[in-house]
Formats: sequence, C-alpha cells, structure tokens
Amino acid sequence: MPRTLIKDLGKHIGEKVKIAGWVSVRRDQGKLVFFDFRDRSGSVQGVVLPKEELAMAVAKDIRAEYVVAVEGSVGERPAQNVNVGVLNGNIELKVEAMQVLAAAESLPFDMSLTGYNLDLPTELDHRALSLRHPKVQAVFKVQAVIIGSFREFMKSQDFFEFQAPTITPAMAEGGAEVFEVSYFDHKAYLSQSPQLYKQIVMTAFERVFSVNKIFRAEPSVTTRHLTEVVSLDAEMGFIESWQDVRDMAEHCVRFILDSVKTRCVEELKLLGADVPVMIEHTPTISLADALTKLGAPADKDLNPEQERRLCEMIKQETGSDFVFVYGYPTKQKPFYVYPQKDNPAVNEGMDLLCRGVEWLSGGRRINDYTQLMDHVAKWKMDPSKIAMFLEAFRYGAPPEGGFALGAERMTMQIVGLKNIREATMFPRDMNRIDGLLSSDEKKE
RNA sequence: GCGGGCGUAGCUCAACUUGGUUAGAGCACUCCCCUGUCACGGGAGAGGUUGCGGGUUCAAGUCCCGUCGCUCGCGCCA
Repeated sequence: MPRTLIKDLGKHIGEKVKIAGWVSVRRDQGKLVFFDFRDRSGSVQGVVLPKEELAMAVAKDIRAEYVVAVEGSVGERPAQNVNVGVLNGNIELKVEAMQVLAAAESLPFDMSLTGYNLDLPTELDHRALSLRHPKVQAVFKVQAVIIGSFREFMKSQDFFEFQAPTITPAMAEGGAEVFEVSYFDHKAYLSQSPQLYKQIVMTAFERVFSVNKIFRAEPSVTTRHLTEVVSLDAEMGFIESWQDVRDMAEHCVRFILDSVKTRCVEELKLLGADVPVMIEHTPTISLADALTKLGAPADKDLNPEQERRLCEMIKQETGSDFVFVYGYPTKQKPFYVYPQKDNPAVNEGMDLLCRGVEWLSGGRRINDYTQLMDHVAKWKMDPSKIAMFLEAFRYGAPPEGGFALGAERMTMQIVGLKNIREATMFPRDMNRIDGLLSSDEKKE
C-alpha cells in the first residue's frame, strides 16, 4: 500500500491507508492507546483499540520518536472529541497494524509541545533532536521563506544571481577580522563579505545579487553576532542617488515581510511572533540628526543603546519599526563608499535599523576610477591586492550602489528571538562549533 | 579585553537571603492501574561526589578565596 501524507488523511475518511512517520507521544489509557504521529506534512492522532491485539502488542513498546509505519482506517472522531481549528482535529487513524522502522532511546529532555523549555546550550548540544520540535522547525521554516523570498524579489526586479567565492586572497578591505586558511603553500582567507565581487559582477551584469556565507573572526560574544552568517547581497548600476538604493532595499524588505506573513501563518502563531511593522514610507534620518535627536555627541557612531532608543522614538512618532540612518563619517567607513558631493567628510552609506538591531547596510559606491584610486591611496591600501576590483572600474562602471541583509538577524527579529543562535541551525561563535570548543584540546 | 549573573538528578527548577537531621518538585525512565485521552490522569520505584580545588566553622549546596565553564551587557564588529 502506498504511503499517504498525514495532511491528506482528511480526504480519505472511511478508507484504509498507510502512513509513516515519528511518534510524538503515546498516551496509554490501559485498554486504549493513543498516539500522535508526525511526518513532514503534519500530525494526526492514532488510536489502537483493544480488539487489534497484534497492533496493541507492538504499541505497548513504542515510545516518543520511534519511527513507525502504520496501517489503519481513517475515521471521524466522536463529536465530543473533535479538536476545532487543528489539522486533523476532526479525524483519527484507527490503527490496525504497526511496524517499528526504527527504535529511539529515551530522550535526554522533554520534547513535548507544552514542556519543551531548554537552555540555549542544551538546545544546541542536542541540535539533532531539538530540530524535531515544532517550535524549532517553525523558526527555520520562516528563515527558509525569508531567504527564498529575497531571491524571488531580486529576480522579479531583473537582478542576476551569482555565486561569490568563499576563499579569498588578502584584500584587506578593512574592518572585520578574517579567518586564515592554510592554502597549499600559501595563506588565504575566508570571505568576510562578497562586497568587492558583487561590485565587479555588477559592472558586467548591471543588477546582481548573491546568497552566501560570510565569515567574521571578531572576538565578539553577543546575542547578535556569529562567526558564520548568511548574507543576502544586492548591487545595482545606473542609480541617480543613494535614495534609489534605499528604495530598492525597502521594497525588498517589505516583500520579505509580506511573504512571511502570508506563507508562515501557522509558524508565526506557534511562535507568538509579532512581525515588525513597515509603514508606507520608512522614516529616513541622517546620522547627524539622529545624534542630535538623542542628545549625543555629534562625531560618533550610534552605540547599541542609542540604536535602541532611536528606534523607540521613531516607533512612537510614526508607528514604524524601521528607520534608515544615512550619512556616516567618510573616514570611518570602507574606501569604496561614496562621499557626499557637497560635504565629502560625510558619505552616502546607510543602515536600516529595526527594533534596535541593524538589519541591512548599504549605500552608494564610488564608481569613478580616479576618485577610487584617490581613496585607495588615502586609505593606505595596496592597489595590487585589489587589482581585479580596480580593473572593473578602470574600464567604465556606472553610478551604482547596493545593500546586504543578515538572514539570521532578520529571522531572529521577525519571530522574536532574543539570541541569534536560536535563529541559526548550526551556529558558530567563539565558543562553539557544533560542540563547545572548551571541551576540545586547544591548538598549540 | 572589561564588568555583572549563574553552575544542584537526563531536562527545567526549588532549597542559599538568615550555615543545622536523610538536598526536594515537575517532566523523562522502570513497574502497576485506567475504554475517549488531547504532547493525558493516578500509584509506587530508581536516579545526586550540589562544576572543580582550597579555606572558615562543631557543622558548608549555602559564607570566603582560587579555578574552569556557561550566560548577559559593554568594547570590538555590520
């Protein structure tokens, strides 16, 4: 008999079916035994009646997370036992035969829907198991929709998808620390950003995007930093100003939020998620104005506490959970960021903040080769280390800009998690690569 | 790197403030009971070097010092 998916059982009332999946829980009533069965499509209650002696004999030994194949008939539940508003709440599988496909040892923690409550280190130490919990699965289903709808949106805007390299030479883009790789007889580095590559590819394909892992060797242990993250990158030519980049970024984020709201209804409900509000025109404020608003010294960047306060103020004034901040000190940002024409000390870089956390950064880039070389010199960079990048601009590059989104940070904030590690299936940080590094031997 | 918090059963937590018989509970586990349960219910049982080391004391899970680990905040970082 072919396998029927659990979500389709409602179409087979009165029929004999076969399902296969995991046992979420057994409720033993003595003469009656109930199960919740689960497969990739959903859950259903099974009941083993006393007359099914063979099935009952098997059922008595089955515990949570056993993998089973079950044959039986789909029946409507007695009226008083219907669960309204739940998948298969009106039906149950009357078990006639059960086969154990794989046994499971007793679980190291409470996997029940109501009792699941783990400290983060325990959740991560047992990732293979915690990944089976509906609430954990919901987080990663939302994340898959975020990344998928980023792709969908960029393609709808005629952006070309390319694969950025992970192994890079020493480009010294400045900023973040990089991981060194032993590369045959040489040193190479893990990419901390596809920035220069996406600009190169832009000069050939005009509008480009990439979805790839980036790596940062920062000694940061915070609730919003990882050493390995998914970066959603976009770059576009023929802009007139940085506002064109902002508008594209805003449409992109709006599309992603709308996709999640329509495609992840059950997941958001299960997680009790409060999706951030994006209003018609996202408030946009210069860094200088933001600092004035906060009563902060004029020459600094926003610290985390100020980012939170700014977001709270904007939320109160406009109802928006998002705010664009633009115009950063030119010297404090990478060499490729475009300085304002009338005030070159300030650039056309921008960030998108949401509820105190940075979701996106981007802006306009320098496309004029002479100006670029001038910055390379001022930033004391070695042109031979970024020769490929410079070549793209030496031979004609349009006015351009782009942005990058952090997929894990978006996931974290959309579903309302406190720690980015919960929004990452296999998080890497200073203390952990799957297991805790402190339990390994240190390298000499 | 700096500062705070925490470390008790497989998991989540009590007991610590004010040191005092045998360190408790829920879930999980083992056994028993239950014909309509809703990630059940009832009964019994097993499960602990209180992270580790030292100190104070008649007596330390509890107070002190050290150490290791985790965690939160800052810094760094986008």
